[in-house]
Amino acid sequence: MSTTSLPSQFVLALASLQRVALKRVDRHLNIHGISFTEFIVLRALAAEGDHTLRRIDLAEEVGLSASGITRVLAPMAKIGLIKKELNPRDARVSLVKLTAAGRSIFEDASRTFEQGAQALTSSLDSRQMKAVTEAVALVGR
Amino acid sequence: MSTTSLPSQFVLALASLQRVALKRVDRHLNIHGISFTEFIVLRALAAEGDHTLRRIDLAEEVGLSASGITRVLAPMAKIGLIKKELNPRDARVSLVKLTAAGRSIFEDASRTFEQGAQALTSSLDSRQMKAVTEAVALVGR
DNA sequence: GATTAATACTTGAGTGCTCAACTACTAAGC
DNA sequence: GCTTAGTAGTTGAGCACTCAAGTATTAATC
Repeated sequence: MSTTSLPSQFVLALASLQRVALKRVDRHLNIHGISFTEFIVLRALAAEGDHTLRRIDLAEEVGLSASGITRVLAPMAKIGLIKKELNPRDARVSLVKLTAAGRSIFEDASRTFEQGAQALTSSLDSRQMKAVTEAVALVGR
Repeated sequence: MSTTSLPSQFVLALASLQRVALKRVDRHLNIHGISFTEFIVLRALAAEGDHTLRRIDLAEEVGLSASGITRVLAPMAKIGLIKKELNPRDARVSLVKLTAAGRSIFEDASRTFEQGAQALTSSLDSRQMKAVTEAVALVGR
């Protein structure tokens, strides 16, 4: 009834999307044994030239807290998707490196993700997708 | 490095936005003692003519599971934002009704939400906001 | 009107995060 | 070179959900 403002509609729309659409993508990735968060972690590592990142930079990149990244990484290390490396210059930091196995899983998952994304956006044209992608870049400060 | 497709970029952008932006809105609402989810619940109830919904319809509306709505509603009932009512025609269903107190805090929270949404979208023009809102509506099936 | 199926919840166990408080280390000021 | 302050990471407690399995109740079939 109240004429909801454009910014409010914008935020509300985003929230509903999270609650409905992203769950579908997550479920698709599950067939590779990884969650959406884990996929994004693998993706961030794969994007680095040496497949390596400091834990805290990785956390920042994927939008998790320091403790969140610790908990996500633990099982991933256990099944060998990533491994921990030490920084000889600074004993505080530990580096996370994508393993060959991790890279391989990431590539398989990427194909699945691509299909999921395509299915999800099948009713959109490229103009709309571009507009959204650009808008999001502006909002993310 | 790989030329990520538009649909993939779209989904990734949305996901990162969710992880970063919605947390800010949530924190703003916390000053009223409610979470973003609770705000959406109040909003769904306020939008009904009689301020009443079946629990399962409410769940559907806000994108939660049946059990999720049970757990969200319990503390809200305890502090008197909503109350449980029985349906005399069907003893399986229980209705959720917004109380006067709930409505009042919803109205306060709405103003805060509006400000938060405005701050979040300050770097966007209305064309961009519309594009996102429309795109999301299409994606949400 | 008894049996089966479907609907509306609730509950236990588990997942995926958060924050606050900790440990361990490094840098800066003196 | 000590002290103080900052940074990197882990851990315990807790929150917000999920799914699977339960309980009630109603509807549908015969």
